[in-house]
Amino acid sequence: MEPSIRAPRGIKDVLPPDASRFEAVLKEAESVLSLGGFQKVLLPLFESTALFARSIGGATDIVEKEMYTFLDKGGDQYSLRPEGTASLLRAAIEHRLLDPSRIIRLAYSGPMFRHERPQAGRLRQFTQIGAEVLGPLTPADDVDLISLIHRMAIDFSIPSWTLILNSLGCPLCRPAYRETLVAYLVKNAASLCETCHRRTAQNPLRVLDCKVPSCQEALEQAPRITEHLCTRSRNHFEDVKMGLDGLGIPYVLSHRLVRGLDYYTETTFEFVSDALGAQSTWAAGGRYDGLTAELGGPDLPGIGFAAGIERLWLLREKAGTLPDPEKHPVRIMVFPMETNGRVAALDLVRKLRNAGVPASGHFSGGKIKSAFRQAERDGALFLAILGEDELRSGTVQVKNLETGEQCSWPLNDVKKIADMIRESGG
RNA sequence: GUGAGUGUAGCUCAAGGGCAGAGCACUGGACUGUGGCUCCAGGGGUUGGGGGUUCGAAACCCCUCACUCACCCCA
Repeated sequence: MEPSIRAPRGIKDVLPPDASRFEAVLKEAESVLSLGGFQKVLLPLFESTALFARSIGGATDIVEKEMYTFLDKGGDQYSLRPEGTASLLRAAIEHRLLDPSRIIRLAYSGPMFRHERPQAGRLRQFTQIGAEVLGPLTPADDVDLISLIHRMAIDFSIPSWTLILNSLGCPLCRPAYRETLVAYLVKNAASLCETCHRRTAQNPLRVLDCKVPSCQEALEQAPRITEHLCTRSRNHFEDVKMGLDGLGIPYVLSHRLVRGLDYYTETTFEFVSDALGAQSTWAAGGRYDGLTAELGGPDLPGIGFAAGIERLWLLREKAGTLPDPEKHPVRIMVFPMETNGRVAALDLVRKLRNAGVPASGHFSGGKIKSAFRQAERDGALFLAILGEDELRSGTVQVKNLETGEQCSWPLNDVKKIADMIRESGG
């Protein structure tokens, strides 16, 4: 009864009719990016482990414990991609797409892999769509990217969403803030949890993200980064906020939004929804000035985001805005009543397909009744019957299963049947 | 990695120590070549797996596995 081999934990099969609906959800999200002038890049599913360690950050959870890492036969170490930005930047640098004199907009989509305990909205293989803007950026480019995600929220009727906004400063002002913060954390170490102690040394900004109540309390008085930004970063942040205000895009500020990837600078943002369970983020991203240089390319500003397609699915499901399942995946099923009609049935199926009509055959014989039931269950709109009489007269009975209408057609003019089927809607 | 909850037919779920059941689905018949409705019949299960307690375990105890949710983390 139980199959001996099951799908790995956290890996989901998507079956009909949901599979084509899932692809539609992905496609609709991608088309928003097309509207934004983004061009798609196809990227590999695995990369050198070092790429992720260097871009995402060695002290992050993703790199420390969530990557699927393996050695290939040549002894090189690779990892299944846990996110897309690193790959896309690697490709842009490798193929010399980056140009200090112009902005490029690139998009990607596909499966990502992280070894985490699965729960609602969290899988080990999940699908992301992402976009990156690279070049001589202004704060307006930050706003423009955010407004594209805002469009998704509107277009897909995402229920009760919130845009959370913060600034992480730049390589000039962040180190100074970091020191101030560490000083505060060390002074208040007694009231912080163990993880926070570790992070104080390794990744102090992440301490701000701690959800332990006693830590939150201790962090009330902690220095806030937005009050320690340099003039340039402060102006940048003000410009972004003004832009969002100007477009009427609502947001809330959170000095605790630090993100789990090291490469973010300046603007960071998260689109969340409380309709999603504990995993509330459905799209997130930020500015990452300096990452292209870190990866060996020209030192250019960049900003990007990623959205989780499975989470978009859950939200659209709740909102009732999922694409409808395909009503008639097969338009017509051909049923030979006797064994000696099988070849004629095969030939009819083939000719219908040649004429562009999705067709299948029910060749196993049996009662005509079961053929009707089978056709209905497979989602066919028509059933074609080839019995003794039809074979003798070179015709076929074609019945519309929704209207009950039935006609006899000559077998040597399949094109007419195909036209009729195409015109019959459904 | 940690914690809690749940595992009974293909699906949704009953039976809380005493014959493993219902609805839906499936197959066949009533209806010789015309489906959906109705009625009748049938096939389906080592009750996730292993051990223990008991005259007797789906049920109680222990272990284990899986799933779900949450912590954590993030899309």
